[in-house]
Amino acid sequence: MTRTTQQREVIAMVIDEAEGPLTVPEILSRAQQTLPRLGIATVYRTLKLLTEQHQIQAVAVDGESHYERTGQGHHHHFACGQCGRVFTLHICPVDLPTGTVFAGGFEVERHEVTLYGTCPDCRVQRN
Amino acid sequence: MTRTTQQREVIAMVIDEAEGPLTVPEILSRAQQTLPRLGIATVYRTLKLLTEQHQIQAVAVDGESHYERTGQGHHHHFACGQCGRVFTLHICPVDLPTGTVFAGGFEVERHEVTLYGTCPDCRVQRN
DNA sequence: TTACATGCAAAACTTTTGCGGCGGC
DNA sequence: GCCGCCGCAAAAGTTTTGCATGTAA
Repeated sequence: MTRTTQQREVIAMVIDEAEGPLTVPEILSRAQQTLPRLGIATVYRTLKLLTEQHQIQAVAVDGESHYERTGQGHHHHFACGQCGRVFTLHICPVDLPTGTVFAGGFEVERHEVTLYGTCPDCRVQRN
Repeated sequence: MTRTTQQREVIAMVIDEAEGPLTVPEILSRAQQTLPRLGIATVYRTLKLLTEQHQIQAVAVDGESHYERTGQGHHHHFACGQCGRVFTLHICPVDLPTGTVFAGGFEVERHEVTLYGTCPDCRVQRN
């Protein structure tokens, strides 16, 4: 059976408390602030486990996998070109119910929208 | 100066003739049907060159980089969950002009939409 | 106490770089 | 003929796996 360990609790907490989906290096360094000896292999193993349990899911932003917790409802992402951070946005600019069939016979199950631009923090600094 | 070589012509042609953006292994194997001794290092070097020249661009689908030619106008992508292929769709379900500012101060420069579902070929086979 | 999980290190895989030789111009 | 480009192989970077030890239950 799977056990509750400090490492798994800390990694899950880091993802839970993030402002958006995190990359593997981000998860590692944030978790190491609590558990300095945490190894990257444990991070990969835990991400795989949590993904299989549907506690988290991977999303691709700018070609890199980021991890976020599931059950946040329908949402999308905003990637800041200045600081590189990715934020979760609870808005949806698309109206595409599951089952929509496009011209040519493409049947849509789900959609992902990623917005690219400048985040509030970086906009302030620019002015 | 940069030269016109068989390798570069074949790689550019493969990307040009594709039904959608291709991964590195896809580009390599399609190009090798014309140039069997083509090496993967040449593919990476050519992709980098063509990207710098803005002849092609990278897009992330399902966490992997795919390459497509530029100048196709505003478009999005459809990834088939059955066969794994990615198609280019010349439709846009989003209305987000550059400069739109979202609640919280997120300033949008561009957006990417990826639809996931079943492509026409795979739908036919399912029935 | 007994497995499962961890940390470390090695392996597997992906992408980049160095180098001698080929080929576009 | 010159010099940029190629293929190959080695290096660098990323993700996975093996193994001895630690630790949750």
